[in-house]
Amino acid sequence: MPISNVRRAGHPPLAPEPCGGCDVRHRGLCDCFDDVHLSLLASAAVVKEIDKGQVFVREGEPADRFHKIRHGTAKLFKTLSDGRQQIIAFATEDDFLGLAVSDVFAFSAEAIEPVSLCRFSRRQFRALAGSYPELEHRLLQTACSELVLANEQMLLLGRKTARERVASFLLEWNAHDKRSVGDRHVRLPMTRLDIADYLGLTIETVSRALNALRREGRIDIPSPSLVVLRDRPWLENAASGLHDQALAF
Amino acid sequence: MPISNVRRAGHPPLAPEPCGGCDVRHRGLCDCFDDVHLSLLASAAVVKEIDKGQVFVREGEPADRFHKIRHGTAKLFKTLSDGRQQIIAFATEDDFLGLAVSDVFAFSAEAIEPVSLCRFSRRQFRALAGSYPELEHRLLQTACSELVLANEQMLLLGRKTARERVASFLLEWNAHDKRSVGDRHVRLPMTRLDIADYLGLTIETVSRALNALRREGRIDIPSPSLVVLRDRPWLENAASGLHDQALAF
DNA sequence: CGGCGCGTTGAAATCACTCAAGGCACGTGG
DNA sequence: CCACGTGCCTTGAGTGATTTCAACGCGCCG
Repeated sequence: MPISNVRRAGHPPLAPEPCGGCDVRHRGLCDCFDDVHLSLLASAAVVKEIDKGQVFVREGEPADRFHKIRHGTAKLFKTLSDGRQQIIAFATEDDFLGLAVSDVFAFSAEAIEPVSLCRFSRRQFRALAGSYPELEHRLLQTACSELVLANEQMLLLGRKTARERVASFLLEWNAHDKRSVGDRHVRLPMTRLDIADYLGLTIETVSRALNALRREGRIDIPSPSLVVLRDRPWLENAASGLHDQALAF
Repeated sequence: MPISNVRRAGHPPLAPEPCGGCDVRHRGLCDCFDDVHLSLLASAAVVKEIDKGQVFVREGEPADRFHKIRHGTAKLFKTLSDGRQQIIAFATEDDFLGLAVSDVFAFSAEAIEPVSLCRFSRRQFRALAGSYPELEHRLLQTACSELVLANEQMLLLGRKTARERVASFLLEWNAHDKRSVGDRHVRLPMTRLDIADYLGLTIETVSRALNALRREGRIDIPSPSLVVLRDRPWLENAASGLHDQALAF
């Protein structure tokens, strides 16, 4: 029986495990804390439920807090003054937000499906980091993998064709999304517009590329929000630019 | 009189200051070490002189070392199998290389002008980090600012026009290059092809955009490798997408 | 002097974009 | 139950920003 049920059943221990009811207590960044240190953080942490469409971080705002996503999916994005939007990343279960931060947030964040997240005070987080080196070590690891992903995305945005971008996206999201890892299904909780804003394309181009891949038998699209990878090796080649791109839509 | 001169004059102290002859001993990441800790690193550090055009880091190679640039400029890039290239960043004086690393390098690095750099063993670096938390703190700060820059570059690559990209590049490089900060000059040690590979454009488009800005009086180009910012406010607006982009080349 | 690397410029081609229309699923209200 | 509106996706046709292809200029160097 999960701890959360124990607590909800009305038997709060005298010294409850901090975050005891949290499904992701031992996943992502939180796993690096022992109970004693986590309780220091937990006292300043708040669980928030974010509705779909709600913006919970705004680019340029003072960065006084960090977030860890418990459930759901959010998009992190930057905008130009005329409304052009670039999605930096999709954040999902277990992901930690708040590294691309100086004094202000470098991006905005919006829930694209209902999100449950844990909000930490940045001040207390920093204080804890001072006395608990393992935390900074984990943060550094996290930042480095984000950097590797960002570099890969720069290659995509600067040099790949529309079809290559879409193939790359399907594979990347399949590997990243906790609910589809290891299987041929790709859940797409984001709209075509979100995908376009992530890949530096337009909505029409994304749609055309997806349906071209479908017509060629590389993927199935049982519903707009679900893609099945039928020919992963081919897609992997396409994503790295190996295929003849002369095929028309 | 700088310490380096003292040592070169033939008076080595019995316990020499580690890295005593290094111009950038107190700049960038190295500044966070005291002499005692630095000497631990210095014993494993090697100064290397890299010729222009030489590739000193290869994407996919085991990442067993870090580098700090003492002088000169390098490009960090990724390539697709057919030769398409995306430059991730230009690294210059004081910059630290090696964060976008898991077990292997995420990018290649090539000197675009002669580079003098300091190479550390990654193993010893990690060991030192364990006993010296300040180091990881600084690394984390560095990684976070790289992440902010990477996000800005994704916006550029995904959503800006050619002219906006070139204006952004001139301002960014002017702010980054140690030899031109605070004045209107922008040294361009990289070729037009390098600029194109950084901005996700072709060499011709970069050339056309630069000369269009020149004809409109926003910049001067006294030589291909030197640009003077004549109208910085206008360029800043252009870089953030505020101007009418309908002007033809 | 001739070759080479690099940058510039012109003309034509193209990939992705824009504009426009239509389909489908879903929810709401008559 | 059906009509209708709305949001999202798809598809077609035409446009356009950037690329491609090609030529030329210039400085450098053997």
